[in-house]
Amino acid sequence: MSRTVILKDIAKALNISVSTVSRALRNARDINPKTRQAVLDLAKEWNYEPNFIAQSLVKKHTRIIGVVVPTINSNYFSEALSGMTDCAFEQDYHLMICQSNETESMENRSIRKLLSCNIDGLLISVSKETKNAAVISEAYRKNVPVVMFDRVLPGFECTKVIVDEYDGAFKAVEHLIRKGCRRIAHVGGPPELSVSQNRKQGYLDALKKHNIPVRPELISHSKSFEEDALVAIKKVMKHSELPDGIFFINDLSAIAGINYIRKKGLSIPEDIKIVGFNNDAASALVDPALTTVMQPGYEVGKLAVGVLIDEIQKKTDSYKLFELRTNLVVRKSSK
Amino acid sequence: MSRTVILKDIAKALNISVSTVSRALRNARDINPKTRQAVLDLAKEWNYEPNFIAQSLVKKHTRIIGVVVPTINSNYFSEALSGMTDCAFEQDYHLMICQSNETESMENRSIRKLLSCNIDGLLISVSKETKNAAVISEAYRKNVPVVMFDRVLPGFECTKVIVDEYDGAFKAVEHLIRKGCRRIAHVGGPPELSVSQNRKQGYLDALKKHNIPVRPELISHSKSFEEDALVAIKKVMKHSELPDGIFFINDLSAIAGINYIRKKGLSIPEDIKIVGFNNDAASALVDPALTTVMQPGYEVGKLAVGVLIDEIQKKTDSYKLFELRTNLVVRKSSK
DNA sequence: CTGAAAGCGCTTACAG
DNA sequence: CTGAAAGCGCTTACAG
Repeated sequence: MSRTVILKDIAKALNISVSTVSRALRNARDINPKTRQAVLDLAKEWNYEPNFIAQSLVKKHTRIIGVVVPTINSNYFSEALSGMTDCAFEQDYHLMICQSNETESMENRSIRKLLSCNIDGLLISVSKETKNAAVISEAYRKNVPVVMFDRVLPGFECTKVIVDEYDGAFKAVEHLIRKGCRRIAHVGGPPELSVSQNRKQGYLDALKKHNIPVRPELISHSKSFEEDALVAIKKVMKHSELPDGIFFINDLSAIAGINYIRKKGLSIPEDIKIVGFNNDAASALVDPALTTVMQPGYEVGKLAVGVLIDEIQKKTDSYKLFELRTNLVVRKSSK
Repeated sequence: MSRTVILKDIAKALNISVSTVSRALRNARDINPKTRQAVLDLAKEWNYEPNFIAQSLVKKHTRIIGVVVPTINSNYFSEALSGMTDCAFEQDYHLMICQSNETESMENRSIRKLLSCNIDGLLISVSKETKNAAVISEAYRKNVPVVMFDRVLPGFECTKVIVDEYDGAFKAVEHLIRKGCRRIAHVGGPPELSVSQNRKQGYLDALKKHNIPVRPELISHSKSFEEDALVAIKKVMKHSELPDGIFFINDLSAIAGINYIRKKGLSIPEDIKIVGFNNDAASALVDPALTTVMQPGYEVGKLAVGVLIDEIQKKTDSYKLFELRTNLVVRKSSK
């Protein structure tokens, strides 16, 4: 067979009806075992694959999950996407991925386009701009379940999958305290992002728990992560009494920090201990290797797809909040 | 109308036939302007959206492009995917993305699954294991155009979009030569990959052009990139006469190399100059900042989708080879 | 300019 | 256990 094999081809070859072939392919009972075997054999030999479009039309679902992320090309999101892809594949679902490039208008256009493709469910991590869920609710009106992950909208009622970054930051700072640090600085991210807020709060609460006073001069924020990380680093390093530990918003900033600190003639971890966040590939390779908080991006993606599929298949009806734990990866920079 | 509106609803309401409604919605001529207007008005009022699945079944195309990459979660591929997504979105196509996780069997399963979704075209970057294109050819047999990008199969005839890595490597090594290096080592990747071969050839030819003898003891290959990069690095560093420059297969290996070299008490770039490949985010942040070859991943993705769509729409019939240029980013590690 | 009919490839009651 | 028939929502020759 050079042309795509269809049910009719198998039926004709075996001299039976299309309905019987269809049943043989998926229905164990109500079919003569011999007929069934013959169909299965030929289907295999001819590499038969059911036409998914035709099936979708009849069954009124597509097994397609729409995904909207702020950006594909980031360590975290590409990891989450990777988990989603693997999980969807296993369960015979397909992903249609769009990126909002951090704008609300692209996000909305993406959702609408996905909806017109008859997706069975929507997975979304909102853009920096997104304040309300007007367009997202269109999904609900069409009976398409929605699951939010990572960047969620507090006001919107749906199942959410997030990482407990607060706890990750808390553990990171507590680790520095256990290592003897008492003047711990924090180089944060853009203050308006919930990511930055959560991690900073973890930092603050860890200090509090151990009765270490918060020193505002040891806290600084970068305006857009890496790009101006160095400015933020210098700010916490300019005081006569230097910090003995620094908790960074992410690994890339921490790596920039390591270099700056060494250039000043200080050594890590002896003079200053460092912890980052993300567990980027580079963190294990820099010198000294960077202690960091590992976010389970892959698991977030996997779980998000999993719970979405449950909702699609109506295995669950109430909205839930899933909060995944981070893992502290201790390396030389804090030993 | 609370239920999804279909053609029949509009036809019934207007007391005309479904065929007429269908024509009115998309065919300007061959239809009474008044009828047309009435249909358009009601369609708008009722928020009619054509059922994409039904359309696909009839028209025998889906506007879906299948993509198979070795892995989503890599700097290069996620960048390419990002370019693909943006380009597809603009042209009203959708992407279905699968990852082979570097195994041929997953790659094949992915292709088959994608094919059974009636994709209009296939975009693929093959896994490390893939030696022949048996399953990929199934796409051709189903009249689904195939475009390969980045990791291509030399024997398979189709349009290919690649980065001129040979040239990138050549420029990188020539840069080292211009900086005065004469004993230039190469730490390569898995030797069976075309990526590794191309970059190595660029290295060899640059030496040749400048009449520098090739020293086999200065060339080593890692079996799987980062994981055993250190082994490969040690191999070229174990000779009494050390190299004065090293060209690495990628940035992560180069960063590992930098650390190893410094630990041995040598300084970069004074004793040994280093060049990597990829322009990963970390390359600008390590110390010394890493000279590296920037690959236009985003452009590769964009172009690949663009030429695939051209083939789908039969705007082109012959197979072409697109080769994008790299850019050498000179930083401190080679100054 | 319009409608009846056939068909895209599949599934699923319904008879037999 | 099997087949004929209807139908999913749409498009497109074909008549008229």
